[in-house]
Order: sequence, then C-alpha cells, then structure tokens
Amino acid sequence: MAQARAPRADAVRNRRKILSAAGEQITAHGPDVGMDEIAAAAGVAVGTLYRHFPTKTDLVAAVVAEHVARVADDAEAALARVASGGARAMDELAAFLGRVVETSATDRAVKAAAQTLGATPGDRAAEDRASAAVTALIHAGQADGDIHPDVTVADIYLLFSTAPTDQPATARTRWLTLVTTGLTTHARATST
Amino acid sequence: MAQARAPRADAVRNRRKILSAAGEQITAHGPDVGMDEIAAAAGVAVGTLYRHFPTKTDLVAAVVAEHVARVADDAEAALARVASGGARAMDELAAFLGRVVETSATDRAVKAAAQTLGATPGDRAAEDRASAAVTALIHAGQADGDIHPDVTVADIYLLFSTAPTDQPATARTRWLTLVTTGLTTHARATST
Amino acid sequence: MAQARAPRADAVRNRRKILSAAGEQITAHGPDVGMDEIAAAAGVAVGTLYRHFPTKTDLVAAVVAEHVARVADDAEAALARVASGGARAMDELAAFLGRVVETSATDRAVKAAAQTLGATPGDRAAEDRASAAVTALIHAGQADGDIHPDVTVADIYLLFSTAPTDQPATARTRWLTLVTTGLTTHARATST
Amino acid sequence: MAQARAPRADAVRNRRKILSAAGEQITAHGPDVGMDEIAAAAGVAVGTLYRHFPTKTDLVAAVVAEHVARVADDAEAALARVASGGARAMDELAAFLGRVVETSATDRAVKAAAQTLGATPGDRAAEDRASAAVTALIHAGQADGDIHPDVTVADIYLLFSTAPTDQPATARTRWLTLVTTGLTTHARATST
DNA sequence: TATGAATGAGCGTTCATTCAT
DNA sequence: GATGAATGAACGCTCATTCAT
Repeated sequence: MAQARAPRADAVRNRRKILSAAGEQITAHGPDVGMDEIAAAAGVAVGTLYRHFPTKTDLVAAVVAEHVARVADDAEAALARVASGGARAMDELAAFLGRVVETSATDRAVKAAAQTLGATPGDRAAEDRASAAVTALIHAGQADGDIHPDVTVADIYLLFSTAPTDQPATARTRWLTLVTTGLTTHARATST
Repeated sequence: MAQARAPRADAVRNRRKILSAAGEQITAHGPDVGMDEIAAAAGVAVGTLYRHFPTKTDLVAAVVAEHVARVADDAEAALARVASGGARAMDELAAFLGRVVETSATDRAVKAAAQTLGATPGDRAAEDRASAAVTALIHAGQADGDIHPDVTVADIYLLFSTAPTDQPATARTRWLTLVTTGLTTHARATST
Repeated sequence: MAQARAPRADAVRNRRKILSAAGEQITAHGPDVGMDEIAAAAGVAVGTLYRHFPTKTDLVAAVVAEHVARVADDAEAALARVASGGARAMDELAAFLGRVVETSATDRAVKAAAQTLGATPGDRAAEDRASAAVTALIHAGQADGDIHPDVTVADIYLLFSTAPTDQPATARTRWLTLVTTGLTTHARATST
Repeated sequence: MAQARAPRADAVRNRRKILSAAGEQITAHGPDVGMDEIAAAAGVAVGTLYRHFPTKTDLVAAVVAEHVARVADDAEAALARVASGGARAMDELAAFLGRVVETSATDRAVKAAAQTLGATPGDRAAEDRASAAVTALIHAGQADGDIHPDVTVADIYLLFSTAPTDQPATARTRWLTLVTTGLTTHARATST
C-alpha cells in the first residue's frame, strides 16, 4: 500500500495562505468575493487555488471547518477548567457561548457563504469533539442544579446557529442575556 | 382634477403574481435567484417584471414591505384582543412570536436578499404600526407582571430577526420555548 | 375605386406631433432615444406612434423626408431669385450650401439615425425637386463662367453628405470655404 | 527589479485578432455590433475579449488608437520622402490624404462608435506624431508656393474627418479632387 | 506544479414591437 | 383609434471553472 506522498512544504504553505486569505476576503467583502480576488489576496494564481480546493464550495467548507475546529478547542478548554474544579459549569458554558457569538461576528459572512453554497461540514471529527465537550459541560451544570434538566447539545446548537452575528456588540450581549435564561433553572433577576 | 388613472385589472393581477413568486423563489433558492426565474415562476416575461419593479432591489424591497405589513396586521389584531379584555398580553405576545416564526420562512431569505442588495424599506409606516402594537402588548404584559420590566420592542425584533425559520417545526417550537423565557419574570418549569 | 378615406383630424394632428417630437428627441439625445421617449414627448402612447409609423425605421425616414422637403424648398427659392435676375447663381449656390450645412447641424443626429437604421428615403419627389433646382443653379453658374464646367449635382450631394455637421460653427464655415473652391473656376484669394 | 512578465504568445495573438475583428465588425455593421459578435468574429469567447478590454469603450478606443498610429506612420513616411528631396510636399500631402481616405473605411464607423461611447483617445502620442508630420508637410508645401498660406493641420483634420469613406472609389477620388483644390494656390484646371 | 489566459453560461437590464383593453 | 401593459431577444458584463503554457 503506497503511503500518500508527503505533501511538499510549499504546497502546505500555499494551502494555509489560501485558507486565511479566503477567510479574510469573505469576512471583509461577503460571500460573493471572486475566486480571483481570494487568489490574489493569498498571493497565488487561481489555478493553484483550484488545485487545493476543486470548487468554491470546497474552499468555503474548509474555512468553516477551521472555525469549527477552533470552537471545539474552546469547548474542550472550558471543560478542562470545569473538570479541574477551577470553574462552575454554568459560567463556563455561558462564557463559551459568548465567545462563540463574538468570534462568529467576524465569521458571519463565512457561515452565510457556507449556507449559500450548501457546503457540507466535512470535518465531523471536530464537530464531535465540540459536541462531547459541550455535553459534558451541560451534564456538569445540571449536576450543579444550574442548568435546566431538559437542555441538550442540540439546544446549544439551535441557539448559536441563530446568533445575531451581524448586529452591534450591545445587541449581541443583550441577545445572550435573553437567550441563556432559557437554559437555566432561574428566572432573570428583576430590578437590581 | 383628474384622479390617477385606475390601474388595469390584469396589471394588478400581475403585480400580485410577481410579488408572491418573488417571495417563494427567493425563499426556495436564496437571494441569488435570477430575475428570469422569478418571472417564469410568476408566469410573466422579464419585461413585465421590470415594468412593475425597475430593479431587483426594488422588487425585493416590495416583498419585504409586504411581509412587514402582514406582521403589522397580526400585531394589531393581537393587541385588539388584549385591549378587549379577551386575552392575556403575555400569551398573545408569545403566540404572535410563534406565528411570525412560522410565517416567516420567507422573511429570513428575503431580508438577507434585501441586505445584500442594499434595499431601503420605504414602507416605514407598516413598520411603525407593528412597533406600536408590540410596544402596547409589552406594556400590558408588564402591567400584568408577566413580562420582565426591562423588555422593549427592540428585544422582540432582536429575537425574531434570528428565528430559526429554516429548521423543522420541532426545532422552531423548542427555540420559542427557550427564547421567550428570557422575556418573562418566571423561570421555565422544571419537570412538573 | 373607393377613394382613401379622409384621415381624421386628430390623427393628422398626432402625426404632426409625433414627427416634430421625433425630430427634437433624436436631435437632443441621439439616434438611440427610445420609442417610448418619443411617444411621451409627443404626448401620445407608444401604440399610437406605431399606428402611424410601423417601425422605428419608418419614423426616422419620415423625419428625414421632412428635412429633404425643406431643402428642396430652399433650393427652389434660390433658383427663383436667380431666374428673376436678382442674384448671381454662384452666390446663391454657395449660400444654399451654407444654409444646408447650418440646418444639418441641428439635424445631424437625425441623419445619423437614418444611416444606422438603413432608412430608405421614400420621398423621392422632394429629392427630385431639389435636384432639379440645384442642377439649374449649376448651369446658370456655369453660363456665368463662375462654376467649373465639370461640376454636377452629384458633386453637391457628395460634398454636403460629408459636411462636418457636428463641428462648431467656425469649423463649418472654414469647411465651406475650403470646399466651395473646388466648385469654382477661381483659386482662393491669397493674402488680403 | 523584475521586468514586467513577457506577455504570452497566444494572448498577444488574441489581442491582435480581437482588435482587427472589432474594426471589421464595427465597420461592417455599425457601432452597435454586440460584443458577442466581435468575439465570435475574432474566434474567441466573450470572456477573453473582456480580459483584454474591460469595456466596450476601451475596445473601441484601442481600435481608434491603432488606426491613428498607422496614420501617423504614414504621415511620417511622407515627410521623410519630402525631407530627403525625393518628393514635392504638395504631392505627398495629396497622396497622403488619398491613402487615408482609402484606408479609413474603418475609421469613420469606428470613430462614430467612439463618440457614441464617449471613448477618450488615450494615445495622444500617436496623434501628436501625425500632427507634427503633417504640419511639416504643409510648411514645406507653403515654402514651395503650392499650398495656400492660411492652411493648417486643423484644415487637414477637418477635411478627412469628413471623407466619404463609405462611398465607391470613384466618388472618393472625385471628392479628393474637389477638396484638395481649397488647399492649394491654384484653381482647378478647366478642360485642358 | 504553478500560472493566468480562455471559456461560456448566466446575470441584471433595455427596448422595439405586439395586442388586450 | 388610442392606450399602455406585456413580450422576449439582445445587450454589456461577470465569474466559477478549465487547460495550454
């Protein structure tokens, strides 16, 4: 069984450059940036771009996958902090949600692009990592009595798949406040 | 003083057909549906479409305006039921939100299109009607002690501008449950 | 033989309005003005315009024909002045050429439009009147010894079909000076 | 310092093909030929055409520029012949005018297109070369006593900007005869 | 392998012309 | 006869994708 030839160093470098350029361009100019523009921003020719990602859809999917991987890392770190006893699960979950919404603000366009182009996640592994970590956080929070017993990962996904990522920061914060209430066992504090 | 000539019956019919076809097509295939496709779906030629709406932006703006008008009607009806003493404000508000979420599978895609195209509403009147009615509902609910005192119309907009309209019915219901909790003074019931 | 029904008074009026509006519009905005614009300028609907002139080409041809008729009138008047002994043929011919060039300056666009659309003159009668009058002027001038014996109407047509109608007045005057020299028996005066 | 990458051979070939096809098509079918037709005539796809000339205006401007360059070359060659004592200035000037008229069946239509599209020459250098050479020819002819002392380059431009390029050869010859007379100090010969 | 020129379907839009009212 | 809404081919132009160099 011929092992897959080790990728050339410059090819790897190009892939990186393309991915980050694609992220930047889509973020900056919306999902309709041309492949030429992405290529130019990456400092390569279109042909090279197509060698790495056979269609625009593939490229966008890869950008999204990177985002998902970062989210998974974040979730796992949060879980680790809880597991080590250094933090309360509910707090970490809320903070995690907050961070996801913030970073999605930047990546909003990328997600929109993914939807538009019907990109398939592809990187299920990262998604599974994230799910596992979030599930563990939820369970811990439920054990603490903070998180409502019927809450599941699906709820978390449902909520932040609808985060108002294109609204100003104040709106995003307010949204988080309103929305996390539904996950807890407490009502929102009235007055003070 | 010559009154503005009454529009021809078939022209009115076409305008209607075009508006609804546009809503459907944009919802179904995203903001990038071609004008030709919209025209075909409406059963007219492109030229006709352009006679009624000089640019794609205008067409999308008109679709949005229609939707907004329907929402305003709905909100006013809900308010009327509350005012007549026949319904509790919080219940009507929740039901209203529910209907909007059900109805507006269209809305999301169309609004995205509007944003992409930089369309300006133009129909501020309808938006104002809706705002007024919802504000009144909120105040009534707050008087009842059901709705959290810091809730404003902006919150309502914020929430249903992010409704998961493209998700299955069960997800939408669940979303409504989670999200309305943040508007109330009560926590969600545990088990029962 | 049924005689052609006398045209209705308003139809005649419309025809006139359309012709003059077409002339103005084409002059003002070039040969690419839309039929709708011409119709609007004439105060009628496009349908009416098409009842009078079945194609844009026909309309333009009619506008050109009007111009030709005016030129024929002018040529005949010049000839009459010469015949009555009140004017020298060469002078009248030169003046006639000058007037044609001046009025063509306005009608330039109309002629361009005629060419673009491949309009066929149609009003041969007017053209024949003009030709006859100019021929007579030439003969008179040749009898006077002013006009070069080999000059024919074709030369006149050749020259003013190439008049620089879209140039400023000074250029048109200069052009006339340069060009009429070839028609005479004299050289252009040097100095003084 | 990296020198501007040498253009690919086939790209150069395409550019040439496009330019000549554009000249031919515009000449043959007027300024309104579609870009598709020009592309087809050049044997390339529209996209290629747009790669070389970002707008129709640019394409037309390039065609005009090419023509102007050729005229400039011609004028300079004529001047060289005069300077070397091998030819009389007036003869060269007349011959030059004759060649321009023959050559520029293209020119007229293309210039009309340029005007319609509001194209800016851009290649002022070539125009300046032509002007300088023609001016020198005129001065030489005036020194010889052949050319009328008040003639300037502007006159030459004025005349051949109105050359009857779309007329049969005999008409063009006749036109040249009539028109050059105005430039000289002599009258046209009568009979012989 | 990287390059970037070429491809061509598709887009939003216009406008001469037709035809129901 | 007049109206003006409808038609649809055509236009200038874009851009994801292919392929000769």
